[in-house]
Amino acid sequence: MKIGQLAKNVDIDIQTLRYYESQGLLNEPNRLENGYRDYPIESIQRLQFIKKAKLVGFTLKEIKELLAIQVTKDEHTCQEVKNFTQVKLDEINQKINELSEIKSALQKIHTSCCGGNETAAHCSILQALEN
Amino acid sequence: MKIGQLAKNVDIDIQTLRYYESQGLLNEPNRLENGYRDYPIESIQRLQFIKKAKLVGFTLKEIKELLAIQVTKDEHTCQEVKNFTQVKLDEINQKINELSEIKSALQKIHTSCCGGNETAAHCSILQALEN
DNA sequence: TTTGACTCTATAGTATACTTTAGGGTTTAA
DNA sequence: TTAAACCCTAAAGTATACTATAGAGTCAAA
Repeated sequence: MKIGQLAKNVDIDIQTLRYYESQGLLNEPNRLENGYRDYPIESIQRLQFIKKAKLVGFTLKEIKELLAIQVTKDEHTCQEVKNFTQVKLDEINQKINELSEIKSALQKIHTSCCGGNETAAHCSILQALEN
Repeated sequence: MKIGQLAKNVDIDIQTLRYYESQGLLNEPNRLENGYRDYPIESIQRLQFIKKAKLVGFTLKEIKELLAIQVTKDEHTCQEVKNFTQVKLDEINQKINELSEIKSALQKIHTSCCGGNETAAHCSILQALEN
């Protein structure tokens, strides 16, 4: 798959794909005879993961680490991987908790603060977070 | 409360606090006679919210919008607030879904891939996301 | 065969969110 | 009273993550 096709598939700019390659998030793909990049189909899944991880606040560096998780005899032991995934799981649980708090505050505003037609009550997210 | 004390309380750099003020995330506080900033206690809550929202991938601009939610006769109608909170709720639900996916992939790696002592199975996050 | 759409590299520019520096005044404890 | 610790503004610098530009080659259809 050429770069323009991949870009369309995952809705990411062509330059951004080349940038991700330069940053090591995307393996260097094979090249066609003319020098054009030729991506395997798996690139789509990889980029969709990158998009998801970015959305929830992971940096490219962190995403690179997540993508690098592997248990191989030579590179990473099970214990190393277990330690790393535990740290990341803790981070993710924290993120989910923060999101849940913000969510319930927004929900409170959405349902109760704007109950009537003419409610002029001040209703801020900080107030909604209280109690 | 002076800026240094506030900075310690919320574990945010002094310069960052002044930067947030310049960006409109923090109201300009009263000044002491000597010109020093004098923050009300509520600033702590506000900054803790900013930290949480940042952690889960909201930009400062978005956080500013969340903090600006208010139902007042003159500025925002209930309908406007309802529309805005709905959009943000959708975004947050999406973020929670993405996080849940990443979480279960990590959990799968954490529990099953590293089951034995000598498992040399390749176990990547992308593989864990499949099926 | 030429023109429009595609690709390439290399490099410069931009937006966001800080972070540091420069140069100064203020407070407080020894 | 002086030195460390604090505060001020203004402006420059940095890291991250793109985004655009320049200048070139490739390909497919009219």
